[in-house]
Amino acid sequence: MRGLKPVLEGRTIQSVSLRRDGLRFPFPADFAGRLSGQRIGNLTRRAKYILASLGSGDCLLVHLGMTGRFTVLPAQSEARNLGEFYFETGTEQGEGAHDHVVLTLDDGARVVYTDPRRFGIMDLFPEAEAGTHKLLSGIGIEPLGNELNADYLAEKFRGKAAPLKAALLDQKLIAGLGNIYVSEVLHRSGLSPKRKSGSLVHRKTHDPRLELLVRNIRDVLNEAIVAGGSTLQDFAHTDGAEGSFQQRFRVYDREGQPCAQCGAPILRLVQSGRSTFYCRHCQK
DNA sequence: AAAAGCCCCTGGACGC
DNA sequence: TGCGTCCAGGGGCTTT
Repeated sequence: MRGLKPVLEGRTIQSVSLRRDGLRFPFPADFAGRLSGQRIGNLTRRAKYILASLGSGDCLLVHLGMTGRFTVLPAQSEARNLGEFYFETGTEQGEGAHDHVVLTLDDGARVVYTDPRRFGIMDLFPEAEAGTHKLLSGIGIEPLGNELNADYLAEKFRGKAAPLKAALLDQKLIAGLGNIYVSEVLHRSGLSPKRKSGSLVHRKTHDPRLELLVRNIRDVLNEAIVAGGSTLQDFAHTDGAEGSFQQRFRVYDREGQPCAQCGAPILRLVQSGRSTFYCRHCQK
């Protein structure tokens, strides 16, 4: 997103090459035609969606899914810096088996969308309908904004039977908290992923650990952003650089390793179909 | 209405 | 080296 913004904003899409009919869902009707020739305005983000407003009044929506990534190939004059890549792979970027969409901009740069598992999403809709878009309406608050506070969580958790892990992962409550970060947040907060979320809310007041939870959500996300995200296998920035937050994981993907706080082995369990990592001793 | 399961898809790691 | 199994960061959709 940060790498994409300066590349795309203010540019005009010269041409669009689609290598298949869609990703997770089929591309919208006349997708290439409605993108071509459009000037790109503001690039914004909502939850895990990238949104680009176009001169036509349409809005381009992109979700990277699990393995989606954008790579920017600068205009020809700078392209020689990437020569080493061509040599190593023997495949020109944009021509790979999983390069599904290539945008060519008016300055000659090419923006390649690559996504092996094709869990990503691209859609195009009138910007005025953003509020009612099926994928955008119902999305919860941003975790780094002022709306997230203990009172908000208390209101959402009250009477809720779902375990904390599921509640924090629920994008309808908080938008943009992923599986890795939920495990990390809960460990830092000393809260068991299995605990019923409603158990932190009492009749008139709420458990002070909700304040801690809020602080840790912010901390973990901010630290991950500073570290450039978590690169496990194929996450990367538009220039191919990898994130490094994975080096700071305290529990995620550390099953059997000693908890940094107490030395007990980190445990793994599956909740709503996804792995959770935690310390039975430190998290209650 | 909320919660759990299924599924989309490819590739990497691991055991034999 | 090859083959089968399991697992993966997301989340919509269907079922209970």
